[in-house]
Amino acid sequence: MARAANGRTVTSKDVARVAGVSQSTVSYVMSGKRPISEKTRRLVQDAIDQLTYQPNAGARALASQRTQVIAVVVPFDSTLGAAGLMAFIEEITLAARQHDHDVLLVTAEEGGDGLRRVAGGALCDAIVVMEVRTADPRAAIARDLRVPTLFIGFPADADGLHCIDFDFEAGARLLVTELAAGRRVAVLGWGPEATERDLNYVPRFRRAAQEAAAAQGVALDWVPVERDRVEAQVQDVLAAGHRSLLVTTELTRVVHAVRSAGLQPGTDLDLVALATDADATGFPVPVTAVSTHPRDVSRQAMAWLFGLLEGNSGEAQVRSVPASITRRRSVRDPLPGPTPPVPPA
Amino acid sequence: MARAANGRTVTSKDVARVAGVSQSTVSYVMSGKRPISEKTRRLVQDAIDQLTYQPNAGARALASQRTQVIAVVVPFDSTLGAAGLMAFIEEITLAARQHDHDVLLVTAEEGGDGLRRVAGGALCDAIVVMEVRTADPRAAIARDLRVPTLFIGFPADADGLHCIDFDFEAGARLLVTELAAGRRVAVLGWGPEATERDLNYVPRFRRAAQEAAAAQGVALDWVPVERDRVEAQVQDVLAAGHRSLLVTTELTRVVHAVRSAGLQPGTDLDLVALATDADATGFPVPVTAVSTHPRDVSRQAMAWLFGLLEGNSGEAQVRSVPASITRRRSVRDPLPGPTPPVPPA
DNA sequence: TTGTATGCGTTATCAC
DNA sequence: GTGATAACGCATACAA
Repeated sequence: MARAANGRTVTSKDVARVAGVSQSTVSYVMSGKRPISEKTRRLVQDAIDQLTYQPNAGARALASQRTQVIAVVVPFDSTLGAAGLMAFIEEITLAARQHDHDVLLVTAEEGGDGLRRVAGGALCDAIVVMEVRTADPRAAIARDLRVPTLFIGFPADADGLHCIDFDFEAGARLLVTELAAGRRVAVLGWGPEATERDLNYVPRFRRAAQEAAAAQGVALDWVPVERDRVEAQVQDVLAAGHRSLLVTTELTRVVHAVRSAGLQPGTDLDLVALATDADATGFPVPVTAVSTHPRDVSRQAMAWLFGLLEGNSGEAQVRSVPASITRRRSVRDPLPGPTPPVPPA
Repeated sequence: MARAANGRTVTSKDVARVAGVSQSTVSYVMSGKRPISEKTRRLVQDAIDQLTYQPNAGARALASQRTQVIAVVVPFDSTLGAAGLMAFIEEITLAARQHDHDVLLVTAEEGGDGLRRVAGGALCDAIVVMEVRTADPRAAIARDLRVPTLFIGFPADADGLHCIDFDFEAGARLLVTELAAGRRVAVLGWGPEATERDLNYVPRFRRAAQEAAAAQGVALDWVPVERDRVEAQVQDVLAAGHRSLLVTTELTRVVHAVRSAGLQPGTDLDLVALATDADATGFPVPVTAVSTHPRDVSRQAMAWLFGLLEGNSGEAQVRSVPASITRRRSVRDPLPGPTPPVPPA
């Protein structure tokens, strides 16, 4: 519709009048859903340009049952941190625009009702849910929504749902392997907040890390990091003689604490992390890390989602995004050879 | 509309049928735009509940010319950083929901076309533009959009626009005053990226800082921080004998660098910053800082915006959100007295 | 206090 | 290849 210079709204009817064709022809020119002679196509297109016509989204949605909108459920208080969240959101938005869709924000705070609201009100054509919990009430709700819903993360009962996530298990194996040259490993892992939140990737990572350590015959201590006690916790770990640290959260504070203790990663001890590249490289000594690749996860999620919207409905399923490790300078004796492939379970 | 158990869409007509009233009555019950007898109100409400009816957003928008959507233009690559951005977005989303609106994300990358797209297509009732530039082409475009547009930041030509921002001038004065006990001040200020981006608050802050320093008879050196050279730049500044540092960006790296040089803020030198509370308190020695209060700015922006939408159209104008300083432990001899009020220009 | 009827701006089915 | 025309689901002016 847009607005004409005179302030009135421009509709496809106006375009039709100017172009000297019927309104339906205008619609078909825009959608390309039926053959149009080159002559009328030009006529219509010129009228559109001249009037700067833009179709009315509401009317279009009403008539076509398509909103061209993807709703994204955002956990603003995510333990992921703002940077990770933004990476997800940006990538999702980009992908959406590439498919001529827009993104509607829904706060995770709204819970399952939020899903019902945007789906039931026909505000969107699909939903992306971030930071899924193990026992996530939204799983059941999503099952009988009128729109396809994609979960980033794996709920315990993923049956009939579309779920995708980073391969935390493989990430854990890579990190443990990188450290475990016969030394015992201390994991500065997600703490109470993450556990209380029932984040599904925490146990996934933890179990895989423990299994990998066991398989290599080294001990693994899991220290649940508390945001406000990092300094003390790191001191304890170091005092206990640990010199192989695996950090999954609060990397900045941990590195600070290590340096406060007069130790240097890569020189006095080994430190690896699960962190974004930006976080891992933000220190004087860049940290060897497995990135959770939020952008890759988002991209794949959106590719999948648009596949679903185009009818390649595909069975509900669960997908993983591969892990890889980037060696930097925070480990004293990196294992020989190039960055290893993902180790099998 | 939602969906009935049978999978069909539920409309207000269905509700009307079940309640034994006319469709318009259903509409009026929902909107409250005309008196309804308690009896039929109950009838209708029961039918709504029973059918879990939800109005169709597209139809509603089409009929009412109201989308109940606020578009937010997000600069994903903001120098503000992810945390700041998220704070803005969250607060905007919360405010929107409180007014029964939703938030549509638009990437700043789309530029002025993005504004035209969402306004012209009737995808939203209003637009919020973040991170406005001094010479911002979106200013001119916003002037003849069919929806009210609120700028967070001040373009050079704010005429006829609604603009709001943190009071960077007052912030600068507070920070300089806090440091300027006769010592010269080094400002580790926004660097090339911010300058190239033509961010309007950079010159605002800088000019005010310089004037405040001049007024107090102290010298002020402005060092444009380059993300990858922070360490060296800080060393230079310290080598030059500076012991009063004012940081506007990259606080984490600067503090790292200072500590690497063997100095401790609050003990060996004074350090104040323009930073969010979260950033300022993330160090062993919490930093005396002026917060840009992204949440306050957002809240006020949204309050203003909804005022506009409700017809309190108000003249176009420019508004500032007051600055205040929080004293922590990074300054050796804090000025006596409580946190001072905003100094006049 | 309630019902009837029209319009919002598209899409898509018929008919030509 | 093109033009009428009937939905789409709701809001609201007009009647009663």
